[in-house]
Amino acid sequence: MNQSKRYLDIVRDIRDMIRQEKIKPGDRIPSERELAETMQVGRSTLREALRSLELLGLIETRRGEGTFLSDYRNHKLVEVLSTFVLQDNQSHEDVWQTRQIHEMAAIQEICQNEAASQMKIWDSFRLRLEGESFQREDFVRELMVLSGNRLSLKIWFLLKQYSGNPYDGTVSSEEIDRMNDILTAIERQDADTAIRGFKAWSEWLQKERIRNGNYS
Amino acid sequence: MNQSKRYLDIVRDIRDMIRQEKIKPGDRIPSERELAETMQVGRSTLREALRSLELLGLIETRRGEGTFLSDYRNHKLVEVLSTFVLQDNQSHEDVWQTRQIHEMAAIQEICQNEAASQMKIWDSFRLRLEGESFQREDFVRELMVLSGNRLSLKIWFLLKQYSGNPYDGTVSSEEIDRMNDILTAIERQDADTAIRGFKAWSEWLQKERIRNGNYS
DNA sequence: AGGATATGAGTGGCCAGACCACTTTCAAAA
DNA sequence: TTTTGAAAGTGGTCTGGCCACTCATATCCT
Repeated sequence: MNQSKRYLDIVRDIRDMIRQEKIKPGDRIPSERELAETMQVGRSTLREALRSLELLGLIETRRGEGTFLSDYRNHKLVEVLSTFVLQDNQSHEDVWQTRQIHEMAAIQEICQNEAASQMKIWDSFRLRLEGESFQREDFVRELMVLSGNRLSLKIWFLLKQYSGNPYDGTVSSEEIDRMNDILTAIERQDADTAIRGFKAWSEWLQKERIRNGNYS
Repeated sequence: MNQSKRYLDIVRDIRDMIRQEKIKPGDRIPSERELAETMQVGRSTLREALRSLELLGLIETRRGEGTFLSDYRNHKLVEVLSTFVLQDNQSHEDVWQTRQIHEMAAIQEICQNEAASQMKIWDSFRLRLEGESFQREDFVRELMVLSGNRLSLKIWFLLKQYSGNPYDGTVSSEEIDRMNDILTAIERQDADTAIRGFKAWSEWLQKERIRNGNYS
């Protein structure tokens, strides 16, 4: 039954302990030496379990202080994904396309969300849009955030970097018009128009980058 | 300067080594003692790195044999992260939603692809569908593959496990009808209908799972 | 008395060496 | 030729130690 992989049992034990002792994110968990003794296991074995959990972002260790439970929401799923999903020669096209998938899904989600249309964020959004040196990336990131899907946001952020930061730079006056149209459509919860407008802007931007020689 | 944890450097070094030495999944990597010596670190430290990689499913260790580059299956990542993280409803919802985003994007992509509608795959697809013990997962995976986006496919595969393998089990006759409708719509390149049908099936499936007590 | 300083306990980071359990290999024995 | 078994190699684990760092406390000096 329990053949090999002691450290996996420890991972489970630690999880159970966290549940039972009601340890919350930010709280300190017992020291390595203490845990090793209560779990009847060598310190090195225990450390293997702890380091694994640390790599996943589930715990945080500070030398001289101790080990702390980190916020679950900061788990490294996406980062881990990137290390071995994006590791091999991934076609640029796939990365680009996947990023767009998340962007359009975000717009779709915002439009379907009743609450979003009621919010007063859109006016302030437009104000910042008109302001000095508004970054292209801010526009898209804002949409991703508003979709409310944090996982999608994280994936998007990584893909954005992998596809050569396609939104570098500030918006031109022409783009402001495009963005305004997109925002208007979103306000009306007209997802189709909004997505169509977004896609058009995205393609326009891509051509612009190529013309300026900004290959990724 | 380099006060970053040693074991993290090792994780990176091993990853680089795998790339440079062109080690493929299934291949054996040097023994722990050997690696420890070439990297000038203690064996226990090296093991911390290896166990972390193992928990992620990147490598696989067999006692008495050695350590092997994994073929990406059976990551404990899913198991560990889900038990730790998914106590949070929002995270759970995000995973579920993000997976659906990729699924629907795949359908959309297939419909927009001219070549796909010309292919003769649909007939054979239907044949297998009618066959004995057709797995739900096969249906969705096939769609993901046909979309041609390998990155999206990989992400989907992980998210699927992460959301409790929602497509476990074989299809019922009712589901076959639903799937046929979806395929027909795709053949006609009618993305809206196909996606609507897919979403309906997905929701039906979810209710079915809850009724049977198959919580993830 | 009050602020700076030294000290010591506690912690994680790391290492060396030692067994054990297991799989493979290959030569010796049947 | 087949079987057996010993040796080498590997991962799994434990022990004990030392280092670097943090923090609270006690101590010292002004």
